[in-house]
Amino acid sequence: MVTIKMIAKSCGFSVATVSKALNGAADVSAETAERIRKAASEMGYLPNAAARSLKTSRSYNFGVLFEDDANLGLTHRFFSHILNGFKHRAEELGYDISFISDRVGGADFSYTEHARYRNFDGIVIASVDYTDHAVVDLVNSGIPVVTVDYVFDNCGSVLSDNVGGVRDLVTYAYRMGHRRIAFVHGEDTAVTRHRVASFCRTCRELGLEQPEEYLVPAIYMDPQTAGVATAKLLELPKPPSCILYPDDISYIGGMNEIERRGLSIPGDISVMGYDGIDVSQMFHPKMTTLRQDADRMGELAAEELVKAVEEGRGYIPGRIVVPGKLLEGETVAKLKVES
Amino acid sequence: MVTIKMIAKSCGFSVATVSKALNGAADVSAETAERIRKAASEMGYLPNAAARSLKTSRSYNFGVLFEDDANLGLTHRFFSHILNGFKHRAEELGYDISFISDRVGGADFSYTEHARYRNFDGIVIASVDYTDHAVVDLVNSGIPVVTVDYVFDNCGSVLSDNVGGVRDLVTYAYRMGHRRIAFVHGEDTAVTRHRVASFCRTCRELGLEQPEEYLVPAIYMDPQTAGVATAKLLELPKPPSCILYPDDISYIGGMNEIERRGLSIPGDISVMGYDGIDVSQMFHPKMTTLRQDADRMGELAAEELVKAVEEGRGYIPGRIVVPGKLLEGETVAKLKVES
DNA sequence: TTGTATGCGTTATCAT
DNA sequence: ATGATAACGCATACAA
Repeated sequence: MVTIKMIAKSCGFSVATVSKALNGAADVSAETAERIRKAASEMGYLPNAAARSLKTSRSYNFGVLFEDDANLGLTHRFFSHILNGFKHRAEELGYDISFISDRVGGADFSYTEHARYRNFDGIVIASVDYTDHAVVDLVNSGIPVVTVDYVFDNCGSVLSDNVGGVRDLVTYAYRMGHRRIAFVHGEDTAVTRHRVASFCRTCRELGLEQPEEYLVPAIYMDPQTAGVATAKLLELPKPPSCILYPDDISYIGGMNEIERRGLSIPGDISVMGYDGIDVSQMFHPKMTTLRQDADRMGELAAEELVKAVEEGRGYIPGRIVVPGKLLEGETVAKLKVES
Repeated sequence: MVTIKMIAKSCGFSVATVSKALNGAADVSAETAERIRKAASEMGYLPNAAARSLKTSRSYNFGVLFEDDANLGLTHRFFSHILNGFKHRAEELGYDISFISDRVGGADFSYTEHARYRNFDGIVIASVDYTDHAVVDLVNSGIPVVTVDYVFDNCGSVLSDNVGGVRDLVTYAYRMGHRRIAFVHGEDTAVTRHRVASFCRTCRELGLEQPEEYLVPAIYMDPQTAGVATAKLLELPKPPSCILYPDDISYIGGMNEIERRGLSIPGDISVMGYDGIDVSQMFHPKMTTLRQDADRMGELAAEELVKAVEEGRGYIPGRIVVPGKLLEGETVAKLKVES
C-alpha cells in the first residue's frame, strides 16, 4: 500500500506538500503539483478513506435504513426502485452508500449508534415504521436525514403524491361513468391515511355516495386479504361498480376473487391498482393503475440529502412531492351514467 | 463525542487499559473491566470505525457489486433477493455492507480502487458481466471475493443449480407426456450455457428429438423478444407441445403471444417459466416454474465470504450449489403419449 | 495487572 | 511556496 509518505520520499517533498498537491490546494506551485500527481499516479497511490475520515470527520458515506413490516426489505418493489435511484444519484454526487442495521459487529446497536459508529454524513430512511422509537431517535440524532413518504419537522422529505394519485384514479373512474366506487386500502400508515383522506374528499367533491362499507381494510402486497376484502364488497346489497386496490399485487388477489365468482373484468366490475409495477402492464387486461416514479424519488432524496449535509445548520428542510402518472389500462369499463 | 481517552481520564486508568477492557482482553482484572465498561456505557461511548479500521486495517465492511446489462440493478427480482439474504446474514456475522461503484467522490475509480479506498474486508459480486475487465481485475485484486452464479478459480462461489433445474423441468414435461419440447433461452451468459447444455443432454437421455429450431434465443426479462421467439416456434411445421422460457417475465411475453393467436394454455400448448417470482403463483393458470432460492443463496454467499476472510491464505474456495424447486402449476398439460 | 509509547494515513496549523 | 509537527481515535508491543 502506497501512502503520501512514500510519495513524499520519492519526490523529495514533504507529506504536507504532497497532501496539498493531491487535494488541489492553491498554495502549491503548478509545477510541483504536477510532479507530485504524476508520481502518485505512477506509484498507484490511493487515498485511505479511514484515515481521511478520522482526520476530517467526514466519511462521504450515506447510511440507508430500509426495513418494513413484511420483511420484504430490499425485495419490496417500490423500495427497491427508491434505493436504486438513490444509489445512482448519490454516487454521482460523490457519496458511497451503506446499510444501517440494528447491530454492529454482531452486537446490538441502535440505528443511531450504528450511524455514529460509521460516521455517516447523512441518512435516508424509507419503508419503516416511523413510529418506531429507534427511528425517531435516529431522526433526532442531529445527523442530516431525508425521509421517504413521511414528514418530520426537522428533516427533508420526498413524498409520493398519494393525495393526487388517489384523486386522479377516483376522478378517472367518475369520468368513465362510475358512481359507486370502493377503496380497498392498506394497513394504517401515514401513506394510507393520506390516500383515504383523498378518497373521501374526492368522492365528496364529486357528489358520490360514500357508504362506510365501501372503505375496506386489507394489507399491502397481500393478495389474500385483498381477496377477502373483495368478497365483502361483492356481497354487499349494493356492490360497487369499481374497486380501487392499495397496490398492484393486491389487485391480483382481488382479480382472482372476482374471476372465481364467474365475474369478468371490466364487464361486470371495474378495478384499479396502484404502483404501476412492470407486470401490471404485461398481463391482459392491462391494468389501470397509478405509476409512482420511485426511481426519481430516490434520486431526489439523494440530492436533498446532499443539500442537507452541505448546507449544515443553514439547511431548510425541503418537502419534495413527486407526482405519479395514471396508466390507463383496460380494467375500467365505460359506463352509461345512471340517472 | 466521547473517546477512550475521556473514559480513561474519568476512571483513572490509562487508555491502553480502557481499550483492552472494552475489547474483552484477558490481561485486565474483572473488576476494572467492569468499572470501565460501566463508565463507557454511562458516558455514551461509541467506538469509531474509522480509527479502528485505520489501526487494524480491518473494516468489518463488505463491498457489494451488483450491476447488470439491463441496468435493472437493485430492482432485478432475482438479485434483490440475493442481496436481501446476503445483507441479513452478513449483519448477523458482524459485517456491514456497502456498494461498490466505479466512482469515488465524483471521480472515476476502478472497482478495485474503490474497494481498496474503502478497505473492504471482502466482496460479493453478482449480476454483472463477468468478462468485464474491471470485474476480472477486482477478482484478482487479492481481496477475498465470492461470486454468484459464476466460478473463478481463486474465489468462492454460490451457484444456482441451473443444470438440475432445467433437467427437472424437461423431465417433468416428459413425464407429462411431452415429446416435442422447445427452449427459449436468454442471451449468452455462463448461466445460459449451463442451461442449454442441460437441456440438450436431458433431451438426449430421454431420447427426444432435438431439432435446431427448438432452441430459440431471447433476452432475459424481456417479454417482447420472448413473444417473437414464441411466434417462431408456433409457426414451425412441427411446433413443440411445450415451451420452456428463460424466466417468469419472459413467460408472460410468450403467454400473450399464444393467447393473441387464440390458443389456450395448457389446452393447445404447454409452457414453463423459471425463477418462481411471487406473481408467478398468483395468476391463473398458476405457472409451472422452477423456484430459485435466491435469499438462501445470498445467505450462503455471506457465510462463504466470512470464511474466506477469516481463513485468509488457507482458504480453499468453496463451490456451493443451491438446488431449486419445481413448482407444479397448471400450465403443462397431461398428454397421451404419442405412438 | 496496568501503563507508556508508538504509529496507522491523513489533514491542518503554523512557521519558515 | 514549502515544511515541520501535531492531532484525529484506537490498538498493541513492550516496559513496569
